[in-house]
Amino acid sequence: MDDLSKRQKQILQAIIEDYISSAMPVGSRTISKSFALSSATIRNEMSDLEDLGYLEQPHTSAGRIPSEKAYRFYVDNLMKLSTLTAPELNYIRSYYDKRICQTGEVLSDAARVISDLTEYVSVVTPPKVSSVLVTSIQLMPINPSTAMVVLVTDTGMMQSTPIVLPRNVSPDELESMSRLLNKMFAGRSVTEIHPQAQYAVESEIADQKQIFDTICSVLASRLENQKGKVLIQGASKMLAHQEFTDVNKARSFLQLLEENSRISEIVSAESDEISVRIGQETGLGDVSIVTATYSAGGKDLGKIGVIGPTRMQYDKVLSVLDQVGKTLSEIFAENVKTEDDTVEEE
Amino acid sequence: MDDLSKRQKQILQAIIEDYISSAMPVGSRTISKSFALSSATIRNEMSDLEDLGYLEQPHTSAGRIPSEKAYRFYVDNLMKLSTLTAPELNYIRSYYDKRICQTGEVLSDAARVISDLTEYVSVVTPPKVSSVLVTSIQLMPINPSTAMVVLVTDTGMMQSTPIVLPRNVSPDELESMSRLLNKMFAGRSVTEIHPQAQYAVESEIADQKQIFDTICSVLASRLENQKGKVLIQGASKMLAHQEFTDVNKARSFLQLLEENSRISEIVSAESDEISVRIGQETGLGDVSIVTATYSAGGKDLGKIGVIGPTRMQYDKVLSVLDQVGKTLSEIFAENVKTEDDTVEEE
DNA sequence: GTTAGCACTCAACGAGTGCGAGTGCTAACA
DNA sequence: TGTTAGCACTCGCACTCGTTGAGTGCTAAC
Repeated sequence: MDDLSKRQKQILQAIIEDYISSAMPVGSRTISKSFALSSATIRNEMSDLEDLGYLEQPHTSAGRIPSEKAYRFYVDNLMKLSTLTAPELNYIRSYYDKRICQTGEVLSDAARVISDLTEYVSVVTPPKVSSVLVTSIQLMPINPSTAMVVLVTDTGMMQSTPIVLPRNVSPDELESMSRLLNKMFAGRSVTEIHPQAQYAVESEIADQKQIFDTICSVLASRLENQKGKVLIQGASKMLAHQEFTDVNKARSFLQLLEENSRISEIVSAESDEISVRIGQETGLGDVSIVTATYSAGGKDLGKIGVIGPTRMQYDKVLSVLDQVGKTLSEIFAENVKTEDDTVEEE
Repeated sequence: MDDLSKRQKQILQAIIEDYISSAMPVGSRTISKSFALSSATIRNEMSDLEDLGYLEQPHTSAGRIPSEKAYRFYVDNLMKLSTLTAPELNYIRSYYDKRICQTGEVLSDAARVISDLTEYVSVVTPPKVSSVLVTSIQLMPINPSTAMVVLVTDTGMMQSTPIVLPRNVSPDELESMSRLLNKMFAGRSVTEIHPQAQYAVESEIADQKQIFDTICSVLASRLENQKGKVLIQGASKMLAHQEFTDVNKARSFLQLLEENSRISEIVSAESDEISVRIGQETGLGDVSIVTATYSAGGKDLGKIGVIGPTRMQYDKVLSVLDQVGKTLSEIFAENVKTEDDTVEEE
């Protein structure tokens, strides 16, 4: 079914690339100029490609536009990865060089960079909880009945949460509980912190059990909450593309973007290092989603991605995501190794 | 200039309210139905109102639409505050009852509530730094050369930042520095933390001065960063309104919303408890901005607001903001008094 | 297999038209 | 003096209809 002749492939590629840049149905004459063939010949080929499901005609006397199948074929077989220009690379590096320390800021910078370079909507998920290890847990007295729990992880990610304790607790007692918590969780996955955990606390000080439970359940729910978080940038860019001239389409797309947890789920769903989902494959209708992974110490941390029209500059997007992903990975790798964070004035 | 007759006021009010709900230029016949007057009489009055600058005509044979001056007059003199319905009040209370502990979540909930109830874009600024007092500053060792600084404030707001120390520092030393930091800053405004501070540290341990400087400058830059932050919800809602059917208008508006720091500035600019800025007054062109203040312990903390078309349901928006503002104030007041944060499962 | 030629299709554009909501003005009325 | 009825006028909007042009499919010839 998929044994296209070499010429068919070339023609298909030419059509797709023309359509991606022009957003107009492409006709046989346009293509014939790049080939030493007449428009009639191209027409015949196009007709065949249409029969095979690679092309579609909006109406009889318009040119052809690529189908989702065509994009799929293009991404898998035809496309060459574009290399980023020097200014683009510099742009990416420039924010890397800042060495901002907070996970949140690194990621929101990444989101901005991606959307700036690609002109599409960017999506960045924070490091996923399941792959993160506890470095330490600290309890800090705030007042007799309230403490702050600070959870530090090996990725430099932090959670700090105030917790109301079931009874007044002295700083010393907190201190000893801190130690206990660290003994229990340091070096382990944060997912091991869950509310119903029947830790071997009883043996130590039975009275503290309830406090432990409170702390764990609060931490767990905080981490749970964290899951649906996602950074989105460049929504306005979307409206610049042809396919969103219809206000209603634009609106429903924006609405979708506001459902952060759904986006997060969809983006995180893919486990491949780098993935392209086109049209129906996304479960979102007429958009494409390209995602890449950033990682540290061999563990995948989170996803960066782009949402755009199916008529997307896949080559460009892929290389931007690849580059930004690598950069992020470097940053996090450094964190993991040395916690070597510095802050520069802006 | 502004001595409108009672009847003129009534007519103006009727026109404004009709236009707010219909978005269509309103004609004399429509209005005459609500008054025991003929359309011709209304026309005469309308003509006068137009001369006075309260009404505008898109073109000769269309009805009239209110000018910005008219909205101003409406808000200042004609409008009655609408009372929220029971379900609306419950909706606001329901999220209050959750008693979520983190400042960030309380605020983003507020933003969501406002935009849900008003159908406009909501804006919430976090408690402004200048009015916040340091409760405590804690240094936590992470590894020999890195520490985590946790800043707790009286509003329950927290900042935690990793800091790379200029040299290795033992936990004990950190501990003593913690104490010193608290001695210096506890109970004072966070704005007193600034990088060039020549604190009376020399006397204590000259060697630690550099570390202090590092910590202060990092904290200061974090807080500085915080300034431009702002939570925005419901951008997609905007596209539902008539005035944004033009994609380009919609896009430039969305672009504006993405410039968080600018929005933050504009929203924070107003010092009044509650304020309505209409059209040109906003400096943003054809939109209106309504803001209210939330506060605790007599101090204004931050702003909540709504951005919408000048044709906005001012009465509804004002009462929603008023209510949400009060609710937020209660939540923060509680924080200030007792740090009484509880976390419930969702 | 390729190409020239030709009839055909159909969206897009623009001019022309009728409609209707709404106005301003005038003259008459209370 | 304020109100009203009547009427001519304006002008956006929706609709129709012919024209245009890009593009197709098909056929016959090379």
